[in-house]
Amino acid sequence: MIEFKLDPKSGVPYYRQIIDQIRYGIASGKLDTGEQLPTVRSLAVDLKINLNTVTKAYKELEIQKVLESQQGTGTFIGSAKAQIPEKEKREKLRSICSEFLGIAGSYGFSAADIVGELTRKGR
Amino acid sequence: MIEFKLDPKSGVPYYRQIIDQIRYGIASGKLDTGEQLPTVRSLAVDLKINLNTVTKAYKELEIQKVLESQQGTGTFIGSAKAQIPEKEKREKLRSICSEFLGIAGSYGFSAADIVGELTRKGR
DNA sequence: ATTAGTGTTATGGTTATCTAGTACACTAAA
DNA sequence: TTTAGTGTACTAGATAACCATAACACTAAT
Repeated sequence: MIEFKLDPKSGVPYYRQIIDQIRYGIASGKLDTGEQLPTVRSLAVDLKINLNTVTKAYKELEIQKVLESQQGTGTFIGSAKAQIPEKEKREKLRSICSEFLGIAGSYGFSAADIVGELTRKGR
Repeated sequence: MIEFKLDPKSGVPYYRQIIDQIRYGIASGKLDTGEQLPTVRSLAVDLKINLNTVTKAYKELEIQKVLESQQGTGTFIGSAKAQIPEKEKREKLRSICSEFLGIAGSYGFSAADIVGELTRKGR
């Protein structure tokens, strides 16, 4: 089961973050065709956001054939494999890193500090 | 001189993207203390956005002592660096790295991906 | 048939973002 | 002094995002 995380400080709308994470989850193999997603209600409670926000995310992905919703049953990963272009992935990574480095920088940390901390964890 | 780029599809507010890029520029050493930034008007024209949006970004950074604005002259990189006790700093670094890894991970990015991006030269 | 759990739809309201437009205040150079 | 260029301040409006709340429609198990 995929684990969702929202970052309220990022400026990215919640429904967009949910969409992103599902798409990336499929692309990275963490989510597989036919797998059931959390129900709109449970995810809303989990993330402490409104039901409509989750619904909006799911609905948009259903329009894009990424998800398949069955009223009364649940929402599932569709058969259309979401292929995220390498370019888009790199932009996303860059955007996330840019935001992160900005935050870290405001605390006086350099890129080297962060790399040091991250590689320490990798050991 | 720093080169700004806005991504309208990212969902991140323009003023936030500008803030991020300035912070990023400082943290990565691309921007140095005392350096003049583009004028609010020229940057607005450059990025094809409204004057107020640029102003909002600059103003917020000025409040945080990252920038210094002089009416009639221009806006410059400030000298103030965040002063935080060493112990608190280390804990902070660990905590923000951990939080960031979680978010990046939910997008399918690994610590190695991030390190790769952060250690990239140029750009 | 009933019930619990699911997705769907709708109304109304608040806040944030961005825009357009206008005007004012200050600085440096001609 | 005048002018061009700078930051600053304000009003007003459009749109998007989010929330609270409520209701409706369908499915599967009992």
